[in-house]
Amino acid sequence: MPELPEVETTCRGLEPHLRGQRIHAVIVRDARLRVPILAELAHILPGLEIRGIGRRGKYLLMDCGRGWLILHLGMSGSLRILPSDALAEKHDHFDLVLESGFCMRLRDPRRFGAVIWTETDPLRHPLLAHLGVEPLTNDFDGAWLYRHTRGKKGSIKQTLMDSHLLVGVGNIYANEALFRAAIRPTTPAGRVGASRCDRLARAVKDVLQQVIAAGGSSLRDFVDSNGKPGYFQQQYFVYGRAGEPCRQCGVPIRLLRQGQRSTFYCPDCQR
DNA sequence: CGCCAGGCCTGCACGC
DNA sequence: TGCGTGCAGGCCTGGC
Repeated sequence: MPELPEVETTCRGLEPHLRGQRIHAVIVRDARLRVPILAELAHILPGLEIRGIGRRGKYLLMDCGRGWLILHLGMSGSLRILPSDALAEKHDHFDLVLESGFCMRLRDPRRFGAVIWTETDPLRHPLLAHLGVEPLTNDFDGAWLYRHTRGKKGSIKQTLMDSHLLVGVGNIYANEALFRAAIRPTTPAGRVGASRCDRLARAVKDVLQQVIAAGGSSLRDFVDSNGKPGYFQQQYFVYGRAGEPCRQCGVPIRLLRQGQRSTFYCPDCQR
């Protein structure tokens, strides 16, 4: 997916179209997502007013008054605002038709996403209840990272990507943050010292904030809520650059696998 | 054809 | 025995 910046960008883009809008209808074209879409949504949602939209980790939360819609974009999901009569294309699985004449449309080719309805506190939903700290808040800093990694033998990269510890950092930004902090991704988390934790926490915040400020991303097929492509010209330091020269020192970037995900790093800059 | 891709849940094996 | 931890597998489609 979309990592945190893409979800945040989507959230900000959707907000003005959704807040205060009443739901007119629901169209489910294919309910088979990671969590099957509840057919009853077509009866539950119409008539409800969307009071607001927020984000927790990579989950979007839509306050509908008598309940909440929780959306997740999986690996390949996107949400767009379109005229409600716009022709649906392949992989357009779900529409929230609004009284404004527009609709919010979910497209998700790989169907790893989710549309979930809950009538209780969404933060207590089993999928969200155990999520870790938000990296862009003051709760997360070097001291926090240091405290929460003591004794951990797993690699610092996989630890960064553990959403039960820290939300929102996926494969791309884990690689990029570790480069910026000059830390080797394979280092056991518990052996990253206090000052390196400071650098790393700072790098995580900087990377995420920069991408949000750039208005999206980086992912080739990411589109924001208006259907505009993300900022994919953005340059990565290491992600996807195996064999290419490090932008800092010129040494070829290396590729290895950690937990079945690709890790890219500079053997010279990251120790 | 095989392999790779942004996520993340589940179940299993292991060590304390 | 129980818990936390770490890993592999699985869910899907599309692009190279």
